[in-house]
Amino acid sequence: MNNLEPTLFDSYRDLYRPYVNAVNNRLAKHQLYTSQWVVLRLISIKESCTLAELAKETRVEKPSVTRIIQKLMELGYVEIKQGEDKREKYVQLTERGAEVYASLQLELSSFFNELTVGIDSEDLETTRVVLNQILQKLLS
Amino acid sequence: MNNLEPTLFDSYRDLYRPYVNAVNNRLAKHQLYTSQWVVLRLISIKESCTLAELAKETRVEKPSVTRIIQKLMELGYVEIKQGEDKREKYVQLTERGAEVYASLQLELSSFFNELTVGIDSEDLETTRVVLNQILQKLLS
DNA sequence: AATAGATAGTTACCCTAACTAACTATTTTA
DNA sequence: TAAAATAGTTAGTTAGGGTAACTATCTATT
Repeated sequence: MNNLEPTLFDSYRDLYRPYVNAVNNRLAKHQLYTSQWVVLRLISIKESCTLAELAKETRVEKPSVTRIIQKLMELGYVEIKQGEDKREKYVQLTERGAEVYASLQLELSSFFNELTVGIDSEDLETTRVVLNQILQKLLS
Repeated sequence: MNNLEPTLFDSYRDLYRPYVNAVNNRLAKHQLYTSQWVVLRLISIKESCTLAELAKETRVEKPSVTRIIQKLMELGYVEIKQGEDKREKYVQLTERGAEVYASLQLELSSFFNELTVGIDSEDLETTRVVLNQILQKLLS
């Protein structure tokens, strides 16, 4: 057999599907998927922002953002306000959206804690930093 | 604004698309995608194995493996031998497949080195271990 | 002030990467 | 030997994302 030991990047990729599926299971009670969750989270953090900003920050193309926002509006979790610049649409959470966000935020935090229980917190921080460094390199 | 700092899991997910796209770009010259690459790599490591083994080790359902193997056969990178148990099919690399694998393996290694240049190698190892620990927790 | 170019968002259509359900062909087991 | 299990396939579905081409509006240049 060749060169067996999995590298950092093998481990990285191995984790992806199980991780996303586990998160999706938890989001399902509010009819959400991770892609929508990421956007909902960003809207909550920024309080109000345009679709173009969402596209830029999530690094997802505008048509994908449009679709996600349409879904979040259908679910009643976000609402849209016309910008002063009439091309722009500002998105913000509805009351219901804020509730759902808060509830899922709690649940996911506790899930993430479970997943990392017993792991040295310095090591977790190192991991976070390393993943960010790789992302920065990739984007540069 | 709320609770801004991205967590380990935010960083983990942020990296995924840019990473997969970058890898896919490099695989494209041999008409491959990461999902197929993962399977090609496993076949190379195991030298010969059944579709069921591939499904189990990649944690992908059998129909997905069937499709990937069909594609790899079309490309002439793998071939199939009937098992003694007539239900089984053993997959192995063709000569061409072995060449392509070796060439891409080199190129990807060097790409991964670029992505991690300047990062402490202990920190890289810590990251690898932490990602594995999280995966194990997720699967348990 | 008019027009050419840039920007915000949408629509239509495409692709990868997976999934489940239901099937056939074999092999194992009770 | 009949029932259950296993290997693989086919058909159909979904999430998640992309590109091309469009409309509407705004900005900048002549």
